[in-house]
Amino acid sequence: MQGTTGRVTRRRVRTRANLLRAAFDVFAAKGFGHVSIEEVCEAAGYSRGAFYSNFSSLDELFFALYQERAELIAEQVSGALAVDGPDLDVPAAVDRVTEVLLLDRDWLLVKTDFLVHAARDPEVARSLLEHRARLRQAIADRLARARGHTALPPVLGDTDGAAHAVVAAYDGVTTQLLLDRDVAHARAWLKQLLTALLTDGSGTPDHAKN
Amino acid sequence: MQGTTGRVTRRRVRTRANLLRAAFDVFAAKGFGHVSIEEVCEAAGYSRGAFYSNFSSLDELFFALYQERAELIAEQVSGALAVDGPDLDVPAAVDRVTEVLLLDRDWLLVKTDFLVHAARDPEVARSLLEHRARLRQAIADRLARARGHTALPPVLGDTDGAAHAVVAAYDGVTTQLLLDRDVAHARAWLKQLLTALLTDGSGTPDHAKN
DNA sequence: CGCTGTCGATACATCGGTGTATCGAATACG
DNA sequence: CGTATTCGATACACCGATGTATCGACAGCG
Repeated sequence: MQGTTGRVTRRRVRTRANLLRAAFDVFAAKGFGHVSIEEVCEAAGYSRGAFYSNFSSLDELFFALYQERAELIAEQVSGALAVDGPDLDVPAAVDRVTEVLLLDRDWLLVKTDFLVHAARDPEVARSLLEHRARLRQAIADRLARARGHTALPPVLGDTDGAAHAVVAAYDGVTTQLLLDRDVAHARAWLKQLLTALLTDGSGTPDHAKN
Repeated sequence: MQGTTGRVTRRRVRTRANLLRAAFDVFAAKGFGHVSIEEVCEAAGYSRGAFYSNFSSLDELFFALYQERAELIAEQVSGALAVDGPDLDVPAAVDRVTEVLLLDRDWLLVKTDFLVHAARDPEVARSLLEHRARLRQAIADRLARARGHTALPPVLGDTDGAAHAVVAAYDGVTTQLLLDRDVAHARAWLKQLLTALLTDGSGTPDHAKN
């Protein structure tokens, strides 16, 4: 570790980034808890010295990794929500968000690993809850902006309740996708589910499988 | 391992059961992947010799453990669904099932661990998918029996689609519960969500939190 | 009650991962 | 361009866990 504000290095950030990138692949493949520090280093092409110079434990790296990617996803979702003008085209927005959220199976794997991790560590859980709350808030805001134009079914309560439901649906579909690996089907199913939740009663149901 | 059908022991089944019970606690506390065989043995009060006499790996034990508990839950759910007569009182059934499903946080932890495990092993995934399909089928059957009495919203498709939605909602709420540890809130929220999905438009929304 | 075969405890060899200490090499700064 | 400092590779000592082999104890059966 450098002192208060020692030399501002350049290769250090490179190696750190390389370690994180490699760690993502390894975690996705084997799962956190079945990964050793050595494996990560080997995948990144570094020695353990490099690792300990940048992180102090696997947990720390895992946390940093999640933070980075989660921030990225959050931005993409916000982007997908901001496309429309003041009016909201619910089906279109659902389409865009769905594409972003169910893009990468590896990310879902890592994300779920992190969930399991957080479920046993209140500190980590708090951080994850905050991140989820931010995402949900973005959705709720977007829904609120569209209130009056598109009527929400009242069963869910206010826009905040609706946002909660959206997240729950996403989590639920994620679970199924992790098992059957059918991204296309998961997307279709999520769209349908979200449409069912957010509109009052028109949707084009498809046949469920498995 | 005994031969083809050697002596039918009695203490063997006891120790096996003890190992499984202890393993459940240890897995719930630390998470699969952070648990050693020794820890399980110590918690059960046995030596590693006993373990290797009954299982050949941690994976095998974990799988057996999940099977056992999952079967138990499935029976409970079936029971909760079978209470009513030929007619189905949706809100009442939702209440009963919700109580069963969100009973024990430890089980949710182990279950999610198992999901993560299955997501990386197609063989295990198949088994888990079958179990989920059985559960879903029980729900679909029950819904079908009640068709005509209680009208389902058409957005989800047939009863099978509705059953899919129920499972997704369950999974989604589980995720949130793992993080905020608020069982009461999770139950209320799941009931609300299921009611929203299964009835056409009457529900008593509550304020969402966090 | 005795005997035979199974169960499970103990002991052992081994391996892989961890964390630290040390040192050469790369790099920012004057 | 030199040099002070940081970065990261190598080497080392240290568990902790694994799997196996062996043996005593216990349970079922005659």
